[in-house]
Amino acid sequence: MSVTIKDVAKQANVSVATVSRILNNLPGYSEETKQKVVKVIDELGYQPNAIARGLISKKTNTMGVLLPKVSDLFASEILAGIEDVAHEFDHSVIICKTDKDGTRTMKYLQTLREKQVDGIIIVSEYITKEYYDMLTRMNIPVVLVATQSNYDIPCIKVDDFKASYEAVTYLLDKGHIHIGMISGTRSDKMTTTPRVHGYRQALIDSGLPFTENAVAYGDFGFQSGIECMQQLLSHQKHLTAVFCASDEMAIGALSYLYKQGIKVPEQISLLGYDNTATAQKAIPPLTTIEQPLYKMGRRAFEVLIKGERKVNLIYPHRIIERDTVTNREPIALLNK
Amino acid sequence: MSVTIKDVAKQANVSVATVSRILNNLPGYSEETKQKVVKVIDELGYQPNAIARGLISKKTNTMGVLLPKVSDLFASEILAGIEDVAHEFDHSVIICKTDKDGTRTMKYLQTLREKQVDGIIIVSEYITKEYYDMLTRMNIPVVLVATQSNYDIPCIKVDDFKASYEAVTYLLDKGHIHIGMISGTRSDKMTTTPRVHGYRQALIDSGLPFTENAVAYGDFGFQSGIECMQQLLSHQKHLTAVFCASDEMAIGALSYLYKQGIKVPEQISLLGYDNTATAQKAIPPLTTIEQPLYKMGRRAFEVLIKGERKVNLIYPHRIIERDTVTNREPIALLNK
DNA sequence: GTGAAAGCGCTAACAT
DNA sequence: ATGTTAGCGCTTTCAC
Repeated sequence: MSVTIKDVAKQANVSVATVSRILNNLPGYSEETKQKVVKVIDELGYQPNAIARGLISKKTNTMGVLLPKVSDLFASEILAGIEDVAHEFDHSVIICKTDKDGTRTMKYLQTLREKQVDGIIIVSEYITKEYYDMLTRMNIPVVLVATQSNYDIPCIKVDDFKASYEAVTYLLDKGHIHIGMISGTRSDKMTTTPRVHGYRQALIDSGLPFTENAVAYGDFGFQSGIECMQQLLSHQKHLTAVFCASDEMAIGALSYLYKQGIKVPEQISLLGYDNTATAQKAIPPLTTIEQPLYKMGRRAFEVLIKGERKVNLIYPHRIIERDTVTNREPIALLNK
Repeated sequence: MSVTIKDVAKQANVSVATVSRILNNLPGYSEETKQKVVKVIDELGYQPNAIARGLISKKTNTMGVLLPKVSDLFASEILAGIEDVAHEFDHSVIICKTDKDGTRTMKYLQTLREKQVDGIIIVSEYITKEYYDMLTRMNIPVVLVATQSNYDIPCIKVDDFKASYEAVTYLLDKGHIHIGMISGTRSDKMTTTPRVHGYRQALIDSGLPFTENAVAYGDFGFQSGIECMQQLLSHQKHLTAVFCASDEMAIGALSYLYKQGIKVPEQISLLGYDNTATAQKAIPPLTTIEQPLYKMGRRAFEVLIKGERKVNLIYPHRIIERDTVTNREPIALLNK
């Protein structure tokens, strides 16, 4: 049997109320009794039971985090941010890996509710009506990171349209005119759509045509990067640059190109998205659009703990220039 | 105010005991009342309070996981395994990122105790006397993954000495005789020492000399891989192969070599350790020693939930052949 | 300055 | 088959 507040009280010859006061730094005891009690606590190795506390206070000091994968630099970078602030605020974080499985998500939401978490952070996941209904019924603060929703839920993200527009413009400025795109999941209206639109708009604003065939739809993962690159190459012979909607896909594309003996960036320039740790470790190091993932994770936790209910935070992206994008010589234009 | 078991009882005209029985699938009620109660539960959207339950049952259905980093393929692969079984067993997992900060670790242990977790999994962390004392005082089941301890704590790992011995033997079999090693943290007796010993023994058993200068000590990370490779090259001009104690360091070495214009594997063969996701994505794909990280994570959780207190599980490693190791032509031997 | 006692939401005897 | 009641370990009035 574990030692409880009662044991401490008995041993110190005071009431549990007094011990509780001392534990919580409330007024109402002499310095003398405090010394006595603290001594007993130490001797007995007493530690308060957070469960009992939580039952009364209706606060558990724990937040739940829903994410698609944990073994993925994208989500885990956000998670790192969340965890750090949580620690600063003396909170714990429960992780729920949804594996893009809707059933699992609902189950997790329920568990989180039962465990009375103080808030929920949802990372890069689409909010269905089912989720939203559940969320409102639960009446627990929620915040979205790296995604957003048509429903009224606070979110923290980058301006995908703008980032994508600038990414393509960057390629355009380098002289590229045949630019392909490896995009995310086709059905993902929250993330994929704005990025494809940004790509298209940048092309159009430069007087260049938008071709359906120049965009391949993957799933943000490495393998799909390989497949999309292959697909793109089979349709689009003139491609000199490809904008990828995730670093993982860019790395996949890089691998495919390497295997085909196509030089990056000499023959094809590659531009990633996210700036996860993998980007700088690639060979050659990947030029990419940075999303401040760690900071976004931190901020998400803060939204929850500060009780902000109506925020829609746009975080700044920026281009990290490394070695996978090069100038397209003017000569190429003429050759065409 | 949230709806409680009392509300359900009142609404359904039964006692809380009956509701509780139905909730927990205990015998003692008619099918009729069950229907009635279930209906009310549904109408009211009632969900049991796990905190209250935990207070009585002394079980929280949550496990704590201590790991050095979350944004690291090594730990997160183990975490993925843990999380999956946890979900299967209807448990939650609280993550505690220690950041190689001893203070933080002690704090986390305390929090986990207060939150009454049912068990603790410690991933690749050295157990100090301070931790061990805390752990015994807490009286919570613990299991170690990818590390071990002189203290009596269950653990799950690979045989580092043997894996390392075989890794080097593999290189030897390929004809290499000047083999360097990029090792982990020098002070890490649990992981680094056996690997270095395995390396040395393999050399000695082949009648080759062991040179202190042929092993560089990093910290398992990418950057240290770069530095160690550079260091090795400055001392050891004849090196034709390097065994790295982690994939991350191998990737770092690969990057450095690439930047120096040294071809892998034509000029230098590289062998990694872990087989994290990064290995197959490298250019060229990295040959490495696999540790079944995901499975080890799964098993760790099972040890806890099955209450196994005295296990010392050695998981099988194996060589994953990819493209960074090549034969050293016999001619090289002659040249020497 | 300190203690007694009522509950937080639930489970588990013990009654009936 | 169902209800009553005593806690689980703690916080928090309300007395004194």
